[in-house]
This record gives sequence, C-alpha cells and structure tokens, in this order.
Amino acid sequence: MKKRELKDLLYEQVARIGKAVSSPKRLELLELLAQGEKSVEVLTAELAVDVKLVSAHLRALREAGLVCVRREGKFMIYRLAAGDVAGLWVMLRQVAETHLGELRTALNHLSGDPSRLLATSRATLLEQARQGDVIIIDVRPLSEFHTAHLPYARSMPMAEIEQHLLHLPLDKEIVAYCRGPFCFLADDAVTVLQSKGYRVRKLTDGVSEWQAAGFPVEAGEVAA
Amino acid sequence: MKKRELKDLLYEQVARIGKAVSSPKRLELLELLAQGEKSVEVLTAELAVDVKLVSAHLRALREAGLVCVRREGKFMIYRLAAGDVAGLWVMLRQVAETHLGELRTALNHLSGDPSRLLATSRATLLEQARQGDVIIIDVRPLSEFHTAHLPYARSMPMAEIEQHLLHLPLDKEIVAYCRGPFCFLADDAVTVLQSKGYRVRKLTDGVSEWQAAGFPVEAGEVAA
DNA sequence: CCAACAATCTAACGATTATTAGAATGAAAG
DNA sequence: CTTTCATTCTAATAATCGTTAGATTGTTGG
Repeated sequence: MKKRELKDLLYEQVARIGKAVSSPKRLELLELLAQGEKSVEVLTAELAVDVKLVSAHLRALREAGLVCVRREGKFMIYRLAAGDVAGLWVMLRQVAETHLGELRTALNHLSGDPSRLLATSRATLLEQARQGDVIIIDVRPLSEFHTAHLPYARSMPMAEIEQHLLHLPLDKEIVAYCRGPFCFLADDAVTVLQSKGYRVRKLTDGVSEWQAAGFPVEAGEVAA
Repeated sequence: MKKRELKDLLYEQVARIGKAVSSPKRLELLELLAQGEKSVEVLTAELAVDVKLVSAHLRALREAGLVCVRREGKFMIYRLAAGDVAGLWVMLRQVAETHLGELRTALNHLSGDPSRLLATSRATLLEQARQGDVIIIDVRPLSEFHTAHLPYARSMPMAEIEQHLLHLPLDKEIVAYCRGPFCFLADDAVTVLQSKGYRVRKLTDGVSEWQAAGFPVEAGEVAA
C-alpha cells in the first residue's frame, strides 16, 4: 500500500469521530449520556424531537464507537463507550467557548446577572464544602446523582425541589450545579432559592467538567 | 427567547467545531499546523492536493476559529489559533484509537515489526535523555524543531539525515520522533539508522502528544 | 396467539458539503 | 505599468447528511 493511501485511511478514521460530534443533537445526546446511562425514551423526552431521529443519531454515535447499547426488557439503554468520551465533549465545548465569540455572548446572555454565577475556584469550593461552610446541591434527577456526583454534594432534584427546602438551612451559602454550562436546571434552582431568601450561586461545572479539571467525584449510594 | 431555541443555539456553536474536525484533510492540516505556522504553499505540498482545495479547507478552519492567518509578502501564513487546538487534535486521535478497532489495526500495520517502537514510559525516557543514556533525535524539518521540541532533543531532519550521521555515536541508544503517530518520518529514520547498525526505536509521540501528557517542551534556539 | 409498546430499519426529500474549474485579488519584481 | 506568483472567491456538480414518514422487529402482558 502506498504511503498516501495509508495516511488518508488514518485521518479518515479520526474524521469519523469528528463527524459524530458535528451535529448539535448528537452533542446533546453525548452530554446527557455523560450524566449516566439512559433509555431512548428518556433521551427523546430531553431532546424534544422525534424518536426516529434520536434513534438515527444514536446509530451514528454507535457506529463511531462513542456509545454502546444493551437491551433491558422493552427498553434499549445507551451509555458512553468510555470515560474519555465525556472528556472529548468537555474539550470540544471549551475550545468552542475560547474560539467562538458568539458562544460566549450567548452563554453570558443565559445567566443574566453574572452575580448568579460562582466565582470561587474549584479547590476553594471543595475545601469550603468539606468544612461545611457551603452546601453543594445537585439538582439533576436522582439517577444521575447516583451515577456520579461532586464530593459532599446533596441530591436535590429540581423536579421536587420544594419538598427539600425544609432541610436546607437559610444561614448557609448554597452552591447549585447540574449537567454543565449548557444546562438550565441550576439556573432555575438559583432563581427559586433566591426568591426564598437563600444566598445561592450556580457552579457552571457539571460532573464531567469537574472530572476533566482533575478533581475527584463520588459515585454509588444506591439508597433511595 | 425560549429555552429550547437557546439550547439549540449553544449546541450548534459547539457543532461548528465538530464540523471543522469532521474532514480528514482538515485534520491533517491541523496536525501540520500544530508543528508550527506554515504557508498555504507548504501545506499544499504536504497534503498533495490542489491549492484551491487546501484554501477552501483553511477557510472552514478559519470560520470555526481554529486557525488564524497573517500575510507575509505574497504568502499567507497560517497558524493554530491557540494551544488547546493541538490538544483537541490529540484527544480526537486518542478517542479514535480507543474506540475504532480499524484504526488500531491500521496503525499496527504501519510500523510492521512492533520492536521498532519505543516501549519505555515518557518519564523514564526523559530521565535517560537527561543522563545522556539515550539520544533523542527530532527528524522533522528544522523550522518545526525551532517552534517546539522535546527536551534534550537534537534536530536531525529526515531530508538531510545522511549528513548528520557522522555526529551520531554508534554505541548509544537512539530514539527518533516526528509529528506523531500518523507521521512516517521517524519510521523512515528507524529504517535508515537500523541499516547502519544503530540501536534505534521510534517514539510515537509528537510534540503535541508529549505536551498533552503533561510533559514540558522546549522552544526557540533560532540558531541555524 | 394477539395487542401494546419501544425502538429500529427502509426509503425519500431537501439541505449541506467536498471537490473541481475559472475568474479575480493583492503583493512583488521587472 | 505589466507580468508573475500565491492565494482567494464564485459558480457548478456530485456525494453525503438531517429529517420525516411508513413498515418492521422484538418484547411484554393478557
């Protein structure tokens, strides 16, 4: 085989990964799956598009080797093929934020008042949480919390946040996080908690971002 | 603006980066530019395709914010927009190697005898080079060596390797590297040096891979 | 075995994209 | 000022991709 042909073949293989992450819908799927395995049904509900389309995109991701499936009764459960796929998503988003001004503009627009965002460094936050000075709340669905969550974080799913408010002291600083910078759950939580008088900010990191930055995450706790 | 619309807008921006890295040619351009800035002329020669096509792909990379240009006389000099773009290329390639069996097969096929590859860890190699136990040679063109190279490495461009052989002791272990796992320069160097009786192996890392792994690189030395 | 459900497969449409050829720009050199 | 050279821009074609609709597979529960 000639050199050129072999080279083309190599770059073409990498381009398959590139193609897989060149569609907005597929990126959204990857981000969701980075929170934990999910059925097609759940993914369809989150994306708010036709099941057939979700299925087609999942097929593309499968053929690129980025996700795997297993059957569970009537449901097909998808998950990321390995941890580095979540890292790839984080890196793509970071590069996009760095090099695409429009994205930064849109992101700033999202949170409105920048004082709603946490300015503390990850290391400082971790130390404050360890000492009990701040309370970190994970506002994603419980199953995602179980797959992995930040150290010292409490699960407080946005869907049933009102019920949890009783156990949240008003005199402590609260930090809310969700799936990452593109997820609105923590923003909504900040809005609700602020209206109740809490001092609360959003941490833009999700578990993947936290992990990609080299910080530890916790998992397990299958208790309801 | 509705939530869905804003979300779609965000993922679409990241997908622009994905689209930019979804073409084999553009990936090859990124890898070349990761070695240092280059004119369209040079890039065209390396890719072995029409200038117009190279120009079109460079345009796409520019619009994604991954590369920048500056004019120098009649020439347009392209360079990566920032260091993390090289990191993105390395990560894409690594994910592809992990998840695409075909790529691993092709790569193994490339080097033929696996004994031609260096098995030592990066840390060990660095220590051996520091102590002078091994000689690291950089077989890329000199300008790329000047942009950045591995610590303790000597420039020994493949194009004029015969002339440098006089200064290379036969009793030392030699390690050759080039642009990365997809580049053949170091493979060719191993072939030549082995035929001359050297104990020589290829380090599959290029400068970007070495740096992405957290190891230091050196730059400068504008002396000819 | 049949109905209900989750998900995929197939076929088809319109919208992008890669690639090529030809014309146009912009700097340098005679 | 004209020619030359490096590069880009424009237009056009063929191939690929996203999306939708309809038929199909495989599973559960009666």
